[in-house]
Order: sequence, then C-alpha cells, then structure tokens
Amino acid sequence: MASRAHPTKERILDAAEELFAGEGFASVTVRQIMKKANADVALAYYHFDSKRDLFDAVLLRRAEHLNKIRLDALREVEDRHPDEPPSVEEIIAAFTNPLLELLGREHEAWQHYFALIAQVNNSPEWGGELMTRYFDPLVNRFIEALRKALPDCGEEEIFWCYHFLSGALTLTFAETGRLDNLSEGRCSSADMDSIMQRMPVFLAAGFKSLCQPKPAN
Amino acid sequence: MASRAHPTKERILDAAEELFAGEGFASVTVRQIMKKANADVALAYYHFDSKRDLFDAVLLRRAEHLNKIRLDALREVEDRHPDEPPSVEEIIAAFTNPLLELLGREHEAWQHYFALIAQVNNSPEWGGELMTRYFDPLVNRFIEALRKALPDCGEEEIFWCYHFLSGALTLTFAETGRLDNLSEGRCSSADMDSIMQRMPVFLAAGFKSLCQPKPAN
DNA sequence: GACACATTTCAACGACCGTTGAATACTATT
DNA sequence: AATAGTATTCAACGGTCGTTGAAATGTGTC
Repeated sequence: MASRAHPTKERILDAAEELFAGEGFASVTVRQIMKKANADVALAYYHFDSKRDLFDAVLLRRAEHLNKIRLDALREVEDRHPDEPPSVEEIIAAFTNPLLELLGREHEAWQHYFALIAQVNNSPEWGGELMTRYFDPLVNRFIEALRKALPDCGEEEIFWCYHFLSGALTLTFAETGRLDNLSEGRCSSADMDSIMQRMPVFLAAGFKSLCQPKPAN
Repeated sequence: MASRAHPTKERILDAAEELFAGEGFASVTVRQIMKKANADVALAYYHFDSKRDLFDAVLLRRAEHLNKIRLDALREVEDRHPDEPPSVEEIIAAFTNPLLELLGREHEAWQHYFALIAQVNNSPEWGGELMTRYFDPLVNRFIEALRKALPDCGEEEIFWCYHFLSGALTLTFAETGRLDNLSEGRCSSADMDSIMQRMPVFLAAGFKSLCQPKPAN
C-alpha cells in the first residue's frame, strides 16, 4: 500500500482537488476525500493541519507550475522579435495556450484544477484574496506586456479588459457543461481546438477596441 | 413583528440570498439564515420544504423579473428601426444594461443575486443545469437576434462568443473584489459607469472579430 | 537488535447539521 | 364567541462534521 510512485500526500491532494472542484470546499467532507484517497481520516490532519490548509495546498501545488510555464511562454513571444513588442494576440495566446497544453498532456488532473480556480475566482469569499495571492505576480507581468503593446491605452482600460478576459477564461476552462447544454451539443466545452482558435481572437479584439484609437468605423 | 411590508417569507429569501451569495450553498446553515431573517428555524421548513428548495426559490424569485426586463430591452432596440436588425453593440447593451439599472435602483439586493449567479454559472455541479433552467429561453432569444445581426456567422461561433460573454459578465457583476485588488484601487468593481461604457464595446468587438469577415488587417 | 523517527490506525470527542412533530399563537369568517 | 386555517415557537431526533490523542506499525541508523 501507499506506493512510492503515488505517495499518500499526493493521493490526498489528488482526491481533494477532484472533489473540491466538483462540489466546492464546504460540501466536501474530509472523510469523503480520504475515502477516495484510500487512506485513514486522521492522515489528512497529519499531512496537513486542517481542511482549510489542505484546500490551500491543493491550490498552491499547481499554481507554481502554471505560473512558470506561462511566464516562459510570454518570454518566448517577447524574444521572438526583440526590436518590437509582441502583438496583443500573441500576448493573450501566451496567457491561454499553456493551459491548453496542460490539458492535452494530463487532461483530468488539470481539468479539475481549472474548474476549482473558476469557482474561487467567482467567489466573493475567496476571489479577491486567493487569486491575488497565487496569480498576481504573473498577471502583473502580462499586464505590463499588454501596456507596451497598447501604448495609447489608459490605465483603467487595461485592468477592465483583463477582468473581462479573466471571467471568460475561467468559465471556459471550468467546463461546466453550460455551453454544451445551451448549444444542444453543437459545441463541446472540451473541444480544445475550438478554444485555441477562438478565444485569443475574441479577447484581443476586445482589448484593441477599448485600448487603441479606432482607425475608422 | 413580521410586518406586512416585509413578510416572513420574503425576509427568509433576502437573508438566504445574501448568505448564499457570500459563502455558497453548502457553507451556509439554515440556522444562520433564520437568525439573519429574525425567525425561528422551523419556519424555513414551513415556508419551503428543504434547504435545497429554499436555494431554488432564491434563484427563481429574481430570475423572472430579470428575464422580463431584458426581453423588453431587446424588443425596444429591435423596434427602434424596424427595417434593419439592431447592431451587435445594441443587442449586447440590451443584455447588460438592465442589470446596471437594477443595481442602480436596489443595489444591495441585486448585487447579492448577481454574486450568487456567478457562483452557479461557474460550478460544474450546478452551472449546466440551473443556468439552463432559469435563463435559456431568454438567452436563445438573444442569440437569435445576434444571428440576424451577424448573418455570415457560423453556428458554433455564436455559442462560443456567447460563452465568453457569459464568463466576463458574471464575473464582472459578481463584484468579488478581485479587480480592485489587482488594480490596487485604480478600478472599482462597483463603478457601474465604467462597466456600461466598456463592457458592451469589448464584447461586441469580440463577436465581430469572430463572426464576420474581416474588412482588412 | 535497539533506537529514533516518520507514518498509519483506531476510537472517540463535542459541536453542529438538516429536519420534524407537537404545541401554541395569531387572524379572519361566521 | 366559536371555529378553521395559517403562522410561529419549542424541543428534540439521529447523523455527520472537523478534529484529536494515544497506540500500533513501518523504516532507516548505529
């Protein structure tokens, strides 16, 4: 039992991640988590100090990796043509495409994580604090890049545009089934190619419409 | 006690709405709700049949009014120039501006409701089913109007664009404090004028970029 | 093999959960 | 004033919650 390849602590985090993502923090029981993780209840409190600490650990575990690969993606498009700033589309694609790559590689794990993030982002209880704690440095880095790509853009505009982006992004990656229901099967939330082709275009157009002087009507 | 102006049933719904919006369905206790409503615990089960039924009643109460005024707003822009379909901006403004008007009139009540909807929309547990049940007829009506405004648009594009819109909209109206934190006070989630001036423009640009042949680069 | 130390098991604590049945108070009609 | 129906109170139920202390087991070191 408790194979080395999947140590207990990781199994607990996996189980907690999936259950929290599906039903939220409060409705999931520590006993449910530990049953799914095939471990005794008390082990949750040995490896983590409380249910809440376990929740934070779930969030933190993948946040670091996520921030790293997104930052790499941004650096890459910035280095691609060092004399001029990257386009808005490129910056936004660097923000969103890493998520799609992760989903392609380990779909289940990251899908649960993104569903969890969507709930956190949209919760008044946690949205403000937790998103700030885990993602602000990276987000500020992207906003800085966007400012360079949109030199005529006002300060407030950038933040509002990012806020709209954030809502669209988290809902899309949450895969709640809403899109599938509404479109009566014509679209699938899990269709990553559709997301990749459409989301950066949609969001970049929004940024440009608010942040740069319109050429004409 | 239990003044006619604020009957018990309504007070229970108000209290439940505020608490559910703040902390989610599961972490709120029926006892907490009834304490806030200044009524005995058992009354929750007299006026509603269960905690879950109370939750549904909270969602349903304002959904009807909301659907009505949004539909009116859409009809109004459609009737404004009966010979041609309204523009994408006008349609989206008809979808979003009624929310702002409600917030202007009874800010607190509707603010709690929108925060609740944001959580429901982003929950895998509820997002698919509940949003469909309460809002699909209206949403389909708007999608139909958008189809007319964007005759060259593919079927899938419209649903994806609406999905992006839905995410941006629900997060924005949830007022989680995230925008305020990220912008370090430069923007306020509660600044309704900012939303009205920016959101329809941003979203309409996204629709047009994906749904209509680009004039140039 | 004795030792320290990390990990796991087991049983239980008090608190609080959603829910209910029976008794009481209110309100309006006759 | 008697009655019927609605609204409210009170006390409690079985169950489950997060959490813990103490005992048992495993693991590597000298």
